[in-house]
Amino acid sequence: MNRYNFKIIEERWQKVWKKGNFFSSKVNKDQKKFYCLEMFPYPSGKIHMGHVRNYTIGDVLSRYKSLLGFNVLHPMGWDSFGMPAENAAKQNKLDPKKWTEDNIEVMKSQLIKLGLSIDWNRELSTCSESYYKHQQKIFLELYDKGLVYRKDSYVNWDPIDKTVLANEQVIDGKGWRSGAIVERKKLNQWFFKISHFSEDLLKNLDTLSEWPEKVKTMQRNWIGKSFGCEIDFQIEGSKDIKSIKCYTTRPDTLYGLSFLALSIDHPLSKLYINDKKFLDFKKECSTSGTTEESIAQAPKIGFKTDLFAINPFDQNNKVPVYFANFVLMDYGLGAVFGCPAHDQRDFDFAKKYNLEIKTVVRPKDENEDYRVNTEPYVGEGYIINSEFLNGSKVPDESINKTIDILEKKNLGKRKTNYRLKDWGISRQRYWGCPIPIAYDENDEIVKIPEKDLPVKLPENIDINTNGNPLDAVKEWKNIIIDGKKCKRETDTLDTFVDSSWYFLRFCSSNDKTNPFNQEEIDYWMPVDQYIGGVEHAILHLLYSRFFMRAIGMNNNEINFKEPFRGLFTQGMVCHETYKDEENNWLSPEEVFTKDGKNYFQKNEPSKKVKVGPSESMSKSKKNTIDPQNIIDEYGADSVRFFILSDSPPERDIQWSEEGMLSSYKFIQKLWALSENIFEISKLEAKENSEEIEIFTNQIIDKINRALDKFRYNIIIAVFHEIYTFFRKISEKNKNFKNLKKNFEKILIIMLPVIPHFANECLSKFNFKEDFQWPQIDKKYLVKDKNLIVIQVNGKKRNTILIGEDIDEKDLVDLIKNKQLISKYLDNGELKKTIYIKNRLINFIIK
RNA sequence: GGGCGAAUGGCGGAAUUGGUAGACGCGCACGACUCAAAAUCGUGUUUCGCAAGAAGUGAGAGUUCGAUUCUCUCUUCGCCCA
Repeated sequence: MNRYNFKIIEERWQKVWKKGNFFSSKVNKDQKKFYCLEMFPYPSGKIHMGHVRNYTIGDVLSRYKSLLGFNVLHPMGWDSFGMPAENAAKQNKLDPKKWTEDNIEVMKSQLIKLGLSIDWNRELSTCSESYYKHQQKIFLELYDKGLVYRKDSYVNWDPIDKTVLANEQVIDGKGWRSGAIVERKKLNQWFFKISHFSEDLLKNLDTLSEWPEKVKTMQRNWIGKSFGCEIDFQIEGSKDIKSIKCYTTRPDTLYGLSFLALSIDHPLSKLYINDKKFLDFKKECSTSGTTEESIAQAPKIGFKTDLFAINPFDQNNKVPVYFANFVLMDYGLGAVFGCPAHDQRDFDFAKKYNLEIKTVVRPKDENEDYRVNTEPYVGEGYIINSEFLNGSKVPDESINKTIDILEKKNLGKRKTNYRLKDWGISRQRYWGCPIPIAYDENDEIVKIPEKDLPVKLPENIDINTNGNPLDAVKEWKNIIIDGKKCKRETDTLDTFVDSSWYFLRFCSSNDKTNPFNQEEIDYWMPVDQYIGGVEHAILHLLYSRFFMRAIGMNNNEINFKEPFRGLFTQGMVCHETYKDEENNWLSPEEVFTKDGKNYFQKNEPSKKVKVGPSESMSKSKKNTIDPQNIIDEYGADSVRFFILSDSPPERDIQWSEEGMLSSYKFIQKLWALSENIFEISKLEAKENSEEIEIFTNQIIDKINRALDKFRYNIIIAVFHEIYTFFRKISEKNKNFKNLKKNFEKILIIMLPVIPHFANECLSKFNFKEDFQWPQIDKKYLVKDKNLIVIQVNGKKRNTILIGEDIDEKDLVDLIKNKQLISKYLDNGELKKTIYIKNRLINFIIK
């Protein structure tokens, strides 16, 4: 018998699929559609195990849905703008375009080798002109709708990458790629008005029933809706300023007021523009980043003005006004009141500047003379020391009561606030989509006229410049629009823009004139199942949801706003980490073990290796496994099989060499079994085997349920059961009339997971171009015998196999007659029996 | 500090949603084949115990005839936010 030669067979089927255009998809209104999309990759060089896992999960689903009769759209593309290309190009003096395109070619061939059922006719690359020209049109459309604007704004400045970072690209005050400590810098930036949709983005999360709760919670927190109010504080000490408005979520602590804190960008700062001490203070503030996190972590500092604010509830209570580094201009109104007793930041600030700390909330089990001492009290309780507010229950009652009073006295008004800020999209980078805007000699915004679109990214330029390389390309930058001298915008778009609408483009990626074709998106959208890493749970998904709303605004033709009906977030691929004696990371290829416990270095076998915990694969820890090597060694089907086994897809998976090898061996065994059954099935058959019929139907039922719930690891376990069963059946070398038919069904249900293998086997049995998912004959799902568990006081003591339905009385008699639990019945008094029909009986004995 | 989630053999993990805990795989042990090894196949493998039996799903309580599953408290870990 031949061994299963995956090299020949996998290549053969990949050719068949390509030649026959097997996975191309067309609109067919008579057929139900299924749009399966995995997050497209960044073309960094070659695929990694995370891709293998992500795309295998999607491929199993696509192939399954296709066998079920759905018209499946399963496209793939490249998220190909971005900094790595620019950095690599700088390092190696290459053209980013060439670097990117070469990577795409490599990675595409790797994905094809994985045997993915992708419609490559729809392939797109965001860095190609044919993609970004549509993006520029969309940008101008959104500009016309008032959803794009320009403003001076602080940005997180990465001094190493010389670029602006989004808040979420700043981690622990450092740039997410470079690790440099982020500075603050003021630049004129373009923004998308995502805040326009805050409420809708929040409210609609409730309709996404096929999204993980976890992701929805994260988005809710990110949008951060809060209820509070604006309060007017009268100001003393200035001729120009009469009052300052503050936003607060805790107006009920107003009697604990001890200072007012303003953002350094508060309009009032103009009064101090000539004050050197204030300017020094401002400079000091700019050394920390702009994220809420970095501001929260920075030591709290303030600049005391000569102004005083009057407590609206108590005219005699006058408190100092500070500028403080922990107040953000773009949250609320850029001004807050400080109540040190009940807020950590205010507390820290008050301690530092020796300000009064007045307790106005007591915990439930403390009495009226409770005093905040070494730390603020922020929990629930009752209001004290606050005149007419005393006794109100904190927080709900006290807050609502305070706002009612403030509104009645015209001192403030109820206001809802969102944490979600507008999306800064300008990047001082070359390798991105050019913003289709220019500025005339008065620095007025000029849209690039439609006839001059697209604005092409200039090629073959020097990118080794300081700052943005585009700024240095004078012949590109200087243009004439309608006879007027203009300068182009040299910033490019955040790459999150590219990925915010690619799922629409896939529906008609070859349409040359429009970003998307109405008929096609009406049919295909929304994406039925989106699959990717949980790291995109907030930004990418929120931005995509924003884009659907932005494109759909004032457009009656777009009749949906949620791009992704179902979302699945898969776990990461992990591997043990290794270090040598000097604590240098070692890759799995550099170490070996004989007993599975002690590891040594391959090049110096005397040197011991320290084994660390399993962590997600990363180049920095050198614990990566190159999928290419694994595919070459074991074949795509084995890799697909292994990556689905062991762990449920949403959890992290441990890569193990032994597991990989055993998957490979299993496929070899399965091949031998299939060959054997093929031979047996040629023998004369006289009888049907009911056993085969029952097993096959029950196993398909099991697979169906596992597939529908993404329990792909269960499917692999079931495959092992299938092997064991059919091997036992075929051991006798006896054919049954229904053997071949049932084994064919088994091979069909294996098609999604191990497509090359299953197709090869099926082609021997009975090849057709389109198989259909096998139907279940329900009569085989009903068990003709029931194993009834016999419990005594809730503990299993015996079991009994009963042929037909049995009622309680007969069952009890039978158990007594057979003396199955006589030991227990004889030694106690039977109080009660509980019978769950055909499943379980419980005797309560005292 | 807040939110969400998780905890089951030596390991990864099952358990039809309150009804036989440990499916399936890895590892390990023993056996068959072999001059031998690898490969392959077979048997076993939660713990304690020779056994009968007992205990057992992070810890502790509770609800229930019955809890891995529901409720509460705690511990540890992970992710997200601050």
